[in-house]
Amino acid sequence: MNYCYQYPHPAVTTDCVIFGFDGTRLNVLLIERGIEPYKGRWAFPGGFIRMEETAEECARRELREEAGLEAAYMRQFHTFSTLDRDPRERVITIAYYALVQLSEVVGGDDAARAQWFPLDDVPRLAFDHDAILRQAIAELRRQIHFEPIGFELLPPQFTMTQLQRLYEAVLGVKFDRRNFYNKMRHLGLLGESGETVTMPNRREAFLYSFNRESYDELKERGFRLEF
Amino acid sequence: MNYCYQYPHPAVTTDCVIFGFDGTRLNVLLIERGIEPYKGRWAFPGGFIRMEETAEECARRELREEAGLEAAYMRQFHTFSTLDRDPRERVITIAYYALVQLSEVVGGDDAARAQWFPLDDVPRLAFDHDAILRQAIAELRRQIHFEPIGFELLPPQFTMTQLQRLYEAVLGVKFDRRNFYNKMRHLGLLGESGETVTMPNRREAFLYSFNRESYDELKERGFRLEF
DNA sequence: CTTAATTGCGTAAATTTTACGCAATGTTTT
DNA sequence: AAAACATTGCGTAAAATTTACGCAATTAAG
Repeated sequence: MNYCYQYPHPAVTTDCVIFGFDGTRLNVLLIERGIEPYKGRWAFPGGFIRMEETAEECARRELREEAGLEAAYMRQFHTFSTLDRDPRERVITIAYYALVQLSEVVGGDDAARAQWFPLDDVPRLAFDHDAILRQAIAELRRQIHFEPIGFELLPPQFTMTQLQRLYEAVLGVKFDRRNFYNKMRHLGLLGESGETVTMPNRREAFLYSFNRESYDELKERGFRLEF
Repeated sequence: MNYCYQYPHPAVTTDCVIFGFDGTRLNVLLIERGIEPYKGRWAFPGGFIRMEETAEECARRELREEAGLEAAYMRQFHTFSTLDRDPRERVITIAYYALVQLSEVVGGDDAARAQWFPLDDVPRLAFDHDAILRQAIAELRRQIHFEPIGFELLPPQFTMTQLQRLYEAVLGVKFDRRNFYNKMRHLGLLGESGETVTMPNRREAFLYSFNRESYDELKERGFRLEF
């Protein structure tokens, strides 16, 4: 017990809700806890913050250590401070969500079990992680109106249908294919590679990519993504 | 130094950006610091979290103690964790913004100086509070698209022009008076009191009030406020 | 008494959203 | 092999919404 203070200090952790898209549904990556408390239950990767790192650095480190992932997009969305969150001591957690391509390899250094779960099939989680998940989804849905975060969940090249399925999965709605198509092309965020891909046993489909330059221009002029 | 831990713990504080509306401009409430560090500089009310209170409870307590205010609307928007935020020790702050009516009496228990500053006339602040302020404004602007938080900044009864000035101040844009009027009435969030008020040396104007029931109904059906 | 502000409506034009139509291509079924 | 079905790439007309103003009434100021 070498670290002493004049006043009580809570412990501070970060937790990271990792979203991935499997082509139809939104998934979250969970880690099976190997130690008490909540041993055997599923939880988000996360852990105690170190004195020489910021919260975001901590979240990225835990993501790497526990899930073996490097996330391109990461966003802090809420800090949870309920008194009895953790039975061991007062723990305040700064929560992030990350968007990754589901195809990426998953697996932690310490061989902890990591697994993707579709959003509508998530088991009961450890701590207050159920509440954290609900809020993460709400924030993701909110954020998608201001930034084209959907693109972070897709591979560099994707078809229009994939993109539509993604937005439908995140927002929980259905779009008319042709209207979605028109709207997306008008927005000017898409680059056409000119290439096509043969869909699984179906016909040819154009491949698009997210055009970050156009996006930055749009952002300068001020805009809002509507879906 | 009676509080000892096996691992180092950062200190945790809350800070509260308090917005008020003076009829033309958006203002923030600042407290002049009476002690080092940054003695004499202006800062947001805030302080260390206690072990028996949540972050929001802490923020409300500090608001009461340092500014003498009870805020109806309060929202956590970001947690700041840069390493050198505070010269004394590692301090992580959970930041909130509050919306209050500027008319409310201002003054802390400990006779600390509290003062309203228009957003475009804010002095250099203590700690990293400049950055916190910028982010608070950004969040307020974002949030106003999803919730009618503007009403929290006005008295229970207000004229259409007051409401328009408020939205213009928050979003930094100009609206056509007649279009704003039409849009607001169509939204159905307003209750008409039937009363009128004589504007300062001008003519009569209707008084409206925010109708929370209509708002809750709207929210159920899913909606978005557009301005 | 004229000018300038400010308030309460209303309305036509411009723009955006929504609802479908249709041909082409390839898979699956009969 | 033919028919039925699914999927993709366009378009386009109707519906709804947003935007740009018009206009009269009232009051203060010059």
